Amino acid sequence: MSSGTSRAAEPAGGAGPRGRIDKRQAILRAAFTVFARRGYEQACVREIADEAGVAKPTVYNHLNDKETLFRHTVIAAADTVAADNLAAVERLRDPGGDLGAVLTDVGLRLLRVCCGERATALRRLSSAQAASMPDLFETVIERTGLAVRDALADRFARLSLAGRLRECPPDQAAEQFVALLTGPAETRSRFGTRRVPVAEQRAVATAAADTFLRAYGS
Amino acid sequence: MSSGTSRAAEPAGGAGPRGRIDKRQAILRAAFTVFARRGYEQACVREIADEAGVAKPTVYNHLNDKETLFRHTVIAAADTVAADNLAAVERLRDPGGDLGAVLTDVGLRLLRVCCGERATALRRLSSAQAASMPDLFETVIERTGLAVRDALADRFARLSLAGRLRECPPDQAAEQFVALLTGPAETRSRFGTRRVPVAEQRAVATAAADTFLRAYGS
Amino acid sequence: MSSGTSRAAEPAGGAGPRGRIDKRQAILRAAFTVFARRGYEQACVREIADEAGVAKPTVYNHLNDKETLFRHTVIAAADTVAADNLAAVERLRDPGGDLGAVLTDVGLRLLRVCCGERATALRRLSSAQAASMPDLFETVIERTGLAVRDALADRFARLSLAGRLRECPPDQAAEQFVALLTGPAETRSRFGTRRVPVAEQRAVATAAADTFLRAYGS
Amino acid sequence: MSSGTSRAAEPAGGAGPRGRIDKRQAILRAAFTVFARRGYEQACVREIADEAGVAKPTVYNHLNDKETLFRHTVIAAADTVAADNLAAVERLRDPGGDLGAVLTDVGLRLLRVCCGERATALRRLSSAQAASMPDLFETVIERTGLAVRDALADRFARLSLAGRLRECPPDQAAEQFVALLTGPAETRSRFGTRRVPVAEQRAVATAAADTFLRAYGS
DNA sequence: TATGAATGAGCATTCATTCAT
DNA sequence: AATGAATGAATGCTCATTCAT
Repeated sequence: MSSGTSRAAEPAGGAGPRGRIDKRQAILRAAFTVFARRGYEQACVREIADEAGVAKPTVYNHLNDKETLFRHTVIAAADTVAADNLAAVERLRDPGGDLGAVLTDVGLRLLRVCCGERATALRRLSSAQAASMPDLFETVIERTGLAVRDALADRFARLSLAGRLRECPPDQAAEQFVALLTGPAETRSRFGTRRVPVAEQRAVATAAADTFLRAYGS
Repeated sequence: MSSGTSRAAEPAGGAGPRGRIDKRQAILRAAFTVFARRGYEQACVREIADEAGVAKPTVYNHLNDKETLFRHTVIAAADTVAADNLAAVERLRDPGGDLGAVLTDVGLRLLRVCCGERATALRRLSSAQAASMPDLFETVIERTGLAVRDALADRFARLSLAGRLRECPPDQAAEQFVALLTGPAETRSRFGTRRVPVAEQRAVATAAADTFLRAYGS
Repeated sequence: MSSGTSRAAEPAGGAGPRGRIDKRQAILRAAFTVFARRGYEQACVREIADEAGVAKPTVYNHLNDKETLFRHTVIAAADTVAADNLAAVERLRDPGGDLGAVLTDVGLRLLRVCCGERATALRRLSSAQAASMPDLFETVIERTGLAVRDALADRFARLSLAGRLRECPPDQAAEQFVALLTGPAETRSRFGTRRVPVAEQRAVATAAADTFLRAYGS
Repeated sequence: MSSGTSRAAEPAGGAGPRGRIDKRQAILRAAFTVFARRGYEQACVREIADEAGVAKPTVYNHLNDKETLFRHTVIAAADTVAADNLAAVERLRDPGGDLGAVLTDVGLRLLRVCCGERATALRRLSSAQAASMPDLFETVIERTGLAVRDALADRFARLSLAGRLRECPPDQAAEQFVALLTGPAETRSRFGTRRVPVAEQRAVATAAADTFLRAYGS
């Protein structure tokens, strides 16, 4: 990002392994950009190298294969998405008085993540390669989808115990809450093809929280 | 393969329009098989021609391009899926006494379609090419997802008027009913990667109908 | 060689599979030329295609691999060399009165073959790849070296029975006769690097026949 | 590997010229190993560096080029082989009573060298590059083949003078003696591909000496 | 001196597509 | 209408070699 200054400022000083790490990061960033733009098969290593500002063999020096490059890129994106999602769910740990408002808020945050470029590209890329790299796809689903669902289930179980939700199987409640958010969101974003206006995101989140509370409220 | 008469009448000479049509169908069937197996970019025309039992140029005679071939294949699959989905929704036109049972039944039928090979392959293929053929992707979504939602909304509007559902925006109700079905189904089927046992499909449909009725029942 | 005329003369007539066969032959001829010029690893398929006057993929259409191309080329050369060698040995079947003269003549013919471009290139190419394609190398040796030795042994056995040679193990005699020819020839031709003048070839053959008869004559 | 003292004296500090020489030797040894294993083109500098336990640029520091590296390696091997061969021939300087026995012994020693790993690898490597490095190939032949022949010729001339061999052109005698040894040996070792059992080596040497004495004995 | 990192050039191979039959 | 054969373009990957440290 600010490569010019920092590199010019320390041309020889500490830049030993730093240049290497910088380049690796640049490659991974560029790879995500290009993969998201073209898809796995259509993306060519040369375009990634160009985007990263390095020579093609440098890509191969850092990441042995096109496939390896893809896997690292996807896993990194999945971890970021997962962290964002879990952070959103955390807000349910201390819900305060207005449960509907908190659910709406959490839903909106989850939507922002799921409708974001990273998450949509991640979904498209990994599912497109589900046949050729099934383990990678599985990993992505686990670290993003299932992790959120489980975290939500934990919160819902506590809320159930606290009498804020009716007695219910928390896994199912979580699964359905997520579905009420992502289902409409995917439809409206055309699976990430269109940008969903914030107002619509809010409407989806509100409707999801409303329906959820009608069905699961105490 | 075809009605014996027509082929017996013209064994080799002009081959008639029937042989041509047969071949075209064979090519399209083979194309779907191969595309589903390998994905768009990775599928090669030669493999499709082999699967169809014809020579490569014959494919080009019938469908000008690899892209054209893909589009026809995808549209055909989308139409089939859409018809299946709409047939399922039709059962709501005359719901009878037990609304929950009918909703569960409809849900189960929709799930069967959405978890089927055709629909999952269709989703994966079209979304993977969303970047390069956005219009195709849009068409698929419209003819499958949106069409079902609209048909459902029609039914829900009538049920609302009939007092079987509470007053509600029918589009939202339909959107959420679909979401309660497909969301969990996608998670469990790993986006079409795993086969979902019938018992699980039934559980998802039951839970969806239950939650839906709790939220929208009159 | 005379491609222009022959092809121009029959542009569409019988040239059905003929064009294909012509092209395959052209490719194999070109391959031998280029492999002989550059060696296996250094020869690139594009150069071969250029030399053959076809496009690179055409080479791959006819011979799947660079390795396959090499194998076919080498085997073809080996068969030609073998045939030439055996034809030379045949002259010993009816030796006539002057055995020394016939032996010298046979030796000279064998030398001409072994010092020829084809045989030297064959030896260099196959032995250079002995590590990566041991079976090919073995085949070449069998079809060229061993076959000649065995054919010679047959002749020597008969000559022994006829009292023209002393009693001796014919395999050893044949092995040594060949050695007396090829050993000096290889040294003088610098293993095919230099052209050996005919006079020198004659000297080698004469000396070989002389020494052989001194040792094995009756 | 080296005289322990010098290394103990300068363990890591200045490394002295001795460490440098050691490294150069290690590189040359590794180069021969790898070249023998893979051939010139297929051997990559990185594999050589790994085998030598040094970094790639170190190889370039010591020997400028891949070609230079190859040349040094080959020349070194040629010198070793030549020395071994000449040592074998030396035994003819004072033949003693049984000339056949000495000739057999010398032949066996020569065979051991020629069938050894070093000599076979040397022949294969240098002849494979005869086209791209003709001078190197020439040098190898001179230092190995021709040198032996000349040394042998010297001995045979003396033996001729001493009446132990008939009057004869000593160059031709030497050439043929070598041929009677290496020709069969190359056939049986499949040009260095197979290991020739000692018994066979002995048989070849005996037969060579026998034939030679029949032809050239006084 | 020795090395981690980077690069320009090159190659085998595949594929969609088009001719000529 | 159907096909065997041919091709131009593109891609993943490797390697010898050079900087900068």
